[in-house]
Amino acid sequence: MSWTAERVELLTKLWADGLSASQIAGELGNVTRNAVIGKVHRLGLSGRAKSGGGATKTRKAPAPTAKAATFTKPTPTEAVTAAIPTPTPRQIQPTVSGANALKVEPIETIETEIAPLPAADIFIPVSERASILTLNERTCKWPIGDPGAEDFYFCGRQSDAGTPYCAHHRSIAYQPVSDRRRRAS
DNA sequence: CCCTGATTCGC
DNA sequence: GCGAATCAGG
Repeated sequence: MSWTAERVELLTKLWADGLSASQIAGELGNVTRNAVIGKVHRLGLSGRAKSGGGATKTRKAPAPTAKAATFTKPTPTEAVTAAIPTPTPRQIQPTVSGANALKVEPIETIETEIAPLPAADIFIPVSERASILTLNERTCKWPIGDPGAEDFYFCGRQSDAGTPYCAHHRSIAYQPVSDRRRRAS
């Protein structure tokens, strides 16, 4: 598979949309995330401003090889990207360890909470909703919207291996029934 | 373990 | 130019 104009275009769009390299790779098909990242770099549009799911933070040490600091020239694309206010809708990361992390729902309100929650969930870009079905089985499968409706989709954020939901939806799904008393004996 | 992007370098 | 291997981090 080669990088046709359409594929490059889609790559650029999804990358600007905030999708991860592996998600884009899954959407394109027949490519690995490494291929996507490599192409992204070659196109000169690396380095996004987001800090979500677990990625860009600090650059690693330069070349450990004999090749010393051959710093790259600033591409015109970078300048343009930096100038853009970046109106990306990619604010979906509630930052689980952040503000709304430890909001334990009152146990008494479980029955009334269950119904409205899935509908009133966070926004996820359309491009990501489609790709989620392509991804592997370590993504959050919390349903959002009305099953059967055309705009129905799944959460899609990362879930720890084994668990079907991300941290946010896991806390909702598994409400402890601590109210109940053990009747072991 | 899973994931993320960044970089290098043989092809 | 391409992307697997590797790195560095969450």
